[in-house]
Amino acid sequence: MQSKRNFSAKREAIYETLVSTDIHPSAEWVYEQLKPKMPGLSLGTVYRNLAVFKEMGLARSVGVINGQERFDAKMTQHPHFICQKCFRIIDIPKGYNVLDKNAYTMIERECDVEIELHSITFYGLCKKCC
Amino acid sequence: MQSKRNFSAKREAIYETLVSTDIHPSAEWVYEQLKPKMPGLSLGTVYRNLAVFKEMGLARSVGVINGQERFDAKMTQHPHFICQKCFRIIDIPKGYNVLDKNAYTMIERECDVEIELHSITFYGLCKKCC
DNA sequence: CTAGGTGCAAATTTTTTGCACATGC
DNA sequence: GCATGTGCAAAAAATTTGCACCTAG
Repeated sequence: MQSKRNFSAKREAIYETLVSTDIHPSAEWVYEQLKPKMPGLSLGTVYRNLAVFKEMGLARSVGVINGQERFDAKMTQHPHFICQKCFRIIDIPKGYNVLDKNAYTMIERECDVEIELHSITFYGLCKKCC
Repeated sequence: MQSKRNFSAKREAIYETLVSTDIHPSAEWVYEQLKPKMPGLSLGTVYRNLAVFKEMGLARSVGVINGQERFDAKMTQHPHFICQKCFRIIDIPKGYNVLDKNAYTMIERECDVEIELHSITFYGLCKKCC
């Protein structure tokens, strides 16, 4: 069976699960969400598809938290906030993803690199943990 | 035997190795550096001590690259640049670790969090990989 | 003697992979 | 039939841990 993106049913389900949550899940979380609805799903498939999404530019890694890689399929450049107590990852509006407008050029000159993008992460306590 | 910080000889050696490099090494790299000079050193000890340093605020994690956690003992807040090809991690002068001066307050209000610090990472190609 | 640090190897945890089979075209 | 996707389990890779010992004070 085919679905919207020419994805297999499982790939589509994995993508849908990923894109429609804001918790920045791990592979295992995605697997646990889908397993009940899709009993014939294996964790390996989730890992393989997450790798495919990264490759295709449909998802990116937000970092590794407690040893597990966490993913985000909201591809707008935006900062994240990570609670140092509960390790929740919260999206920060993309308007805050802003640096001094000359920063790229100056750093490129000073450090002899070519910058393509940057990411900003905030750390602290979320409202539940304050 | 005691050394400067009341560290054991091995802890001291691990710390010195970490603090005097700018490559943001993995546990294994530290181990490989020291093993020849200190044949009776085990990788577990390196891991344990890196955890101790983080706990003590003498080191922090710079992220996980290719599955390995990378450390930094230069505790000044500064951005990093990660080359997307060779995965080198380069320090960016701390002067660039700057956001709009109201950003913390505004985000705290808007997102209902309490921010303690932030980190900025740039991605692109280093001069060797351009 | 005690507390902390360590070697060693086993255990744990996360992620990747080989292979056979399935599915859509 | 072919290319791609998948289950399953084994493998790989990174990190942690239990336990016995050792060393400094």
